[in-house]
Amino acid sequence: MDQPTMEDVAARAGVSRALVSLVMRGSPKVSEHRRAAVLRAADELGYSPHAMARSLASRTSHFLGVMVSDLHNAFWAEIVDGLDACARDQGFELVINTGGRRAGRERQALASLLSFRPAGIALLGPVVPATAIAVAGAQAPLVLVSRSCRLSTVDTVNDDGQIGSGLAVDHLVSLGHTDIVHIDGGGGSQAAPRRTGYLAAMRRHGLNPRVIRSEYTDTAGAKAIREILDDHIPTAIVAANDFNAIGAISALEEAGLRVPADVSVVGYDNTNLAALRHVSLTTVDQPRTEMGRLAAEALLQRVRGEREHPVRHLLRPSLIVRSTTAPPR
Amino acid sequence: MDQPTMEDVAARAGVSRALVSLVMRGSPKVSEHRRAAVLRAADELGYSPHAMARSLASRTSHFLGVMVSDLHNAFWAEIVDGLDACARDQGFELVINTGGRRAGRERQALASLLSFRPAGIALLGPVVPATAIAVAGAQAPLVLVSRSCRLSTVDTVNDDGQIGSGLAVDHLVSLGHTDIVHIDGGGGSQAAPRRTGYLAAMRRHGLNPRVIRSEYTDTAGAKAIREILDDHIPTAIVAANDFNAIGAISALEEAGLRVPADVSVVGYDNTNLAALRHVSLTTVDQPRTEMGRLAAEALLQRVRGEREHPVRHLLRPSLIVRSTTAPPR
DNA sequence: CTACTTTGTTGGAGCGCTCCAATCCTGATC
DNA sequence: GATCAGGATTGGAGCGCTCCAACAAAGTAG
Repeated sequence: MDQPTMEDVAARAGVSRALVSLVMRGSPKVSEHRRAAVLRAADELGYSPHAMARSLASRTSHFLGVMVSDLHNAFWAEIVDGLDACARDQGFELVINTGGRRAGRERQALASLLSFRPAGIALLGPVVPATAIAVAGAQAPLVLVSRSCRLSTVDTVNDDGQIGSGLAVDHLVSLGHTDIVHIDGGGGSQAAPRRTGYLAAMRRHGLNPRVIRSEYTDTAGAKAIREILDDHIPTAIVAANDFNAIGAISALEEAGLRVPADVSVVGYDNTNLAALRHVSLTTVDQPRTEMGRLAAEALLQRVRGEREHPVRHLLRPSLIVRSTTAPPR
Repeated sequence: MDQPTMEDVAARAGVSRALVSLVMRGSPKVSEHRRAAVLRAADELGYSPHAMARSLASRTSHFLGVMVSDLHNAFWAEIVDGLDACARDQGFELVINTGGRRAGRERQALASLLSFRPAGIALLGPVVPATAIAVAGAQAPLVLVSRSCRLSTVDTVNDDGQIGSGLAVDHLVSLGHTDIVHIDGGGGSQAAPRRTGYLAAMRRHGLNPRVIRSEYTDTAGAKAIREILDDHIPTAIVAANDFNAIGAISALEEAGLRVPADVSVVGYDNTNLAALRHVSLTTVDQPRTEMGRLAAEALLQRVRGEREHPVRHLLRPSLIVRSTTAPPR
């Protein structure tokens, strides 16, 4: 299992170790003749460069650390796609980690990521306290996705949840709805702006808002519906996210109500779930790939020393109309 | 951004660099007095050990490389959970990577993982050719999850797809079904054993098998149903996986058929999708966490040099009965 | 023919750590 | 008071690489 080193390649190619290093880094100042010899020797030996030794010696690394709060939620996968595309374009790799949405574990994951001395770090929807973020931000360029933060060393990328909820309400109003309830995400990340966006839009339209406290899960969505069922049934619902919306839909159907004939439902996030034909949920889409790309770009700008001041991206979400919304009866 | 090193900690604590190293590695032969001094100094400086330098010097690493074929599929998340739990128990971290289900990218991802010289490598549902696996397997202990391979240097962890499909058929037969069709996963990984399992079970029950060629997506599932719709409608369907099953269900409903009243449907994989109350799909569950755990264990056994011969885990899946199966009319 | 570039190549120092052999204590024993 | 054992501590070498100053070789110009 012992891998060949540069020394081995150099010996085989009959050159110095330094020359092999130049070839491996694609330096232009190596004669074609030698380059070919080195490459051949490397190939014959099955040599692959030792990333650790390289970054130790160069005191730089060519990878970005990414902590994904929850691997179970495919929402992050597209953010990672964007990060990956942008990083790859600029010669960087991604090293991923997960914290399982628990502060303690996230702390460890973050420390572990830092111990590799990545060029930069992206935290996707972290739940660790701000102090931990500040500490990490002092060690490497750091970008936060789906979480805000006012530290001057930290960049952020978020969608504008206020606008998103506003789009949902506007859509429902334009269909003729006036009795629109919001099932919210409680203390979940980004739940607050989505709630304020709903409230603002309702006010703007001169309508009476009503918020049901809930969570980002399908069971919570179902529970919220069951709570209001024997009270008063609205004609439309703006859910906290897609999971919540699906839970709400099934509770409505169990109560004998049809979606969208009796009640319209709008989700949030446009997860792959929402796109399933069986679900076909009208929902608010965040430009996730773009968000990932911007996050990587922010990191790399700092890595290159091009920017000192923090950047705060607030992206405009869009509404994806599918089959769970219709005019009220 | 320049991090303090062991030298800095040593200077501050008034000891040698070697002693700091001992403390950091938790050596028992350090006096309590010095240990406390070192720890305090490290804390005051915000010192965190440099994983790269450590593994370069020790010629060992304390992390496992994991390549996830597809981050969009939450199926892998639970495998990662199992890997993580087992690795963590034994003092190892996980470093994750993704290949986006494309052979070329997976190759790069694999090379990148190897360049970090992890203690071992786990490939989750890889699509790279066997030769690439063989090459990687020569460089580090390697385990394959959801993919078989007969290389003697490589361990594998799979669920027994034959048994899984058998469970699905048995369940349907016990409900009274005799007209059971299999929509298969085409060339997808593990599609073959699921198909043979279906065929064997049908034969065992003296029933006429019928297989519709399809894929692991919901659109493919819907398409498969539309193909057989104007021909002959079975009373039950064993789908290739959950996505396929959901596509099938929506196509059936669009055609005015009710699930499970008119047609029963069984999925495969028990993804979080299947558990959604709105879907509530009867499906075959793979013990994913356990699979991840076994994969990590296999790797660590090789790391510790406890085993030379390959191990082939074939786990027994189980049936999760939900609301998409019922007796035929 | 010498001086000066330019291009290609090399040895050596050093990145932050581990590991080993050597050294230094301290206290117990004779 | 000298000897010794044992644990605690240390300097140095070295992991595989990069980077730099130095150098050799081959032009180019004066």
